[in-house]
Amino acid sequence: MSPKATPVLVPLPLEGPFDYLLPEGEAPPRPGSYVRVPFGKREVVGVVWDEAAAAKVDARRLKPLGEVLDLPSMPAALRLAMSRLAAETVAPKGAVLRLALSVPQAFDPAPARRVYGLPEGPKGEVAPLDARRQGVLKLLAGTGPLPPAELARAAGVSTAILKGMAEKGQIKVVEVDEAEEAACRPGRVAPLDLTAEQAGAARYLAGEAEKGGDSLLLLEGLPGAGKTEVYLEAVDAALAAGRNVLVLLPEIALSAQWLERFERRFGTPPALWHSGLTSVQRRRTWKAVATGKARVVVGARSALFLPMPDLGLIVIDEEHDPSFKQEDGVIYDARIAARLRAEAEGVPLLLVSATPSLETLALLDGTAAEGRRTVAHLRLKGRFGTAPLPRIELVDLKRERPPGASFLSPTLRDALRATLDAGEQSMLFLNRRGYAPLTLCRACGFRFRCPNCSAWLVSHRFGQKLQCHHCGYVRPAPPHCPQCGTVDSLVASGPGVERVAEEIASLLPGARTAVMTSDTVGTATQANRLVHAVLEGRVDVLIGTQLMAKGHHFPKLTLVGVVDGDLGLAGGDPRAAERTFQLLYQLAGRAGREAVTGRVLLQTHLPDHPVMQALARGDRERFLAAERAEREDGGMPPFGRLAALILQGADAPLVRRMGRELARAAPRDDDALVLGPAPAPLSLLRGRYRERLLVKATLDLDLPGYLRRWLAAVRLPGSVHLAVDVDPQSFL
DNA sequence: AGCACGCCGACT
DNA sequence: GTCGGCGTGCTC
Repeated sequence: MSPKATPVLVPLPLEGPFDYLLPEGEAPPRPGSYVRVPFGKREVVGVVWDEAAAAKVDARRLKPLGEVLDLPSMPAALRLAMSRLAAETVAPKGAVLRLALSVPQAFDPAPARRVYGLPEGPKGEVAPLDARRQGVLKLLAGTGPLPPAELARAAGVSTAILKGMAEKGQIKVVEVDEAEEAACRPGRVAPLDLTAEQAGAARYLAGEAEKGGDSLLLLEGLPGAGKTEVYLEAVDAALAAGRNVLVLLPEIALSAQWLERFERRFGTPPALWHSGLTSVQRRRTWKAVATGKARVVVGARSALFLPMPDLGLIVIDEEHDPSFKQEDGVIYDARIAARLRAEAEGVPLLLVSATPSLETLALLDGTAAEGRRTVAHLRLKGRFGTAPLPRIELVDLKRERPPGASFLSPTLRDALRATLDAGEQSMLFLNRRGYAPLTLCRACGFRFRCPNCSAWLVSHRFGQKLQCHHCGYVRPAPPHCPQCGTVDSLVASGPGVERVAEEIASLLPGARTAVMTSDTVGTATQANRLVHAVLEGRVDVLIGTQLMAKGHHFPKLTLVGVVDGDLGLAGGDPRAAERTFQLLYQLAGRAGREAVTGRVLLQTHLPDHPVMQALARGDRERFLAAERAEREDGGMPPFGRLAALILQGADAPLVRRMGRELARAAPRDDDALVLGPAPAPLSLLRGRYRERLLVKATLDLDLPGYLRRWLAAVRLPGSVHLAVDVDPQSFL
């Protein structure tokens, strides 16, 4: 490399940085600088990287470095964390960088925005104003600066008048600083009223946040134990130490309720980062973060790649939530990415959950040796009010059959009726959207399947529509069987939330019901509307999917019914039991707040299953011990590591052949067992055939290194796509 | 990821 | 005879 070459990592799936020529006499930009560079036929924004490009290119062929953007450079710790994440996920570094640069608008000049505000300083000598102009000033005094069109409309004057006033200095033109609009500077507004137990935990966490250092902290406590209030004190301590804070929540848990709590504590809302932001909001927030104007960012997993300077603390709330695993593109786990970032920054990582994952518990108890960091496990035992965690009663569906085509057992029906009569609220949980998961012909046995996926079509809108939940294929339900032509022979098989809602309508005709699934609450606004309806008592029975289990607290809810507690236990997923336990445990926590003790009825065909027994006893410790023993026996995570290689392509025989070839190319290693290839559980998805290989490794093996060695030796045709999933969470 | 180059089918 | 399909390869 010539001394004038500058390495630049570009946000494309490429392994390392590319060299660019520094213009004569110019100082080399610092690593982390955002730069425009020519790349092939186009121009991209990349980041000046720390290490040199691997492949030496003839200096005469180097293209010139473009504009160095006027932005604070990307923090070194973020660059380091991204490099390590790329290594860990077997992804090209440039693909990881793309996660951090998915804000293209941030690099274009922002459109100038002007607003009108009141002039500063004494204003006595201004010529007397007429009523309309005085109205403008009065309005501005109340609202603060406004854009011209808005001000004109509100004050009932033309923009020409405003322009005239501005020229005379009666009002002032202010250039809007984009980043300032998304700034977040929390103050200590309302110290919270904490119990002694909470205050103790808060003091400890605040101490860690103040001290800094890459400690690993787990805050465990039942729903309602006040975990959020406790960790907000750690956030406050980091802020007081002059550092910034990142809080990660599952997207859906970014609820109005959480934000209200934050605002009550700090007097201002946090900066938000999630997929629902408009492009303008994204750009503003990114700039506010990059320039250090957003001191606290709360967001979904992608917030981990924000260039927040002076990070002092990372919090992951609902740590156990499966949505922290990104399943497409760069397949990464936000918990691992957060650990890498916290380590690179040298700051504490605080994990928060009512049901911490076995992986996290293993990190803390040393099963998975993680080196020298400080670890601490804090447990909050008490609930905020006086209500204990509700009793979970199992309803054995083999002995207590729901009548007719119903899905609710007599016990659950009675409980629902009694709850309604008492003027209290019930919640029915069923992790199945739509009306019925399968539609079949009674005459010939025909079943509707998706043409693009190996999956049944789910009937929706009370049987009117048939829909694939994997690819979005939709068709109307025909009046007769498409195979044998029999009319009125199609029957819905199995329950979905819509069907349960129908059953409630006939069981409790007077009850006000609402269905909460991604179909009915697609946006945060819709979700908030429904949550408020429930909070205000305008809903008697809430029926929904796991959306309901997250982030919402319904104090007047006294009955939770789990329609099918066995869902999710089926299939070969090693984490199925743990996930079922977590979900049902969290749901149980939704019932009975304030002084009312709640009741949870869990319908199951497997009342003797260890998960069900543990739930009925409320004995999480025992469940964990049994689950841990089972995983250890099988060498499963966290006692071993897994990786999935998934081949996809439109040409089924080719995909199968490549699967076999890939398996043959696997390096031999005593610490790695390669299983497969076998058709993936969803062997056809969106029109692509899928074959899967699974690597089961011991903790001694450098699994990413093994995978890299393996893949370096194989070449796949472009029509077959390979996805590498290290530590897979989903086994579809 | 784009965007080109490069060889085989249905069209003005 | 061309226009255009997407398979393979490259980007400092």
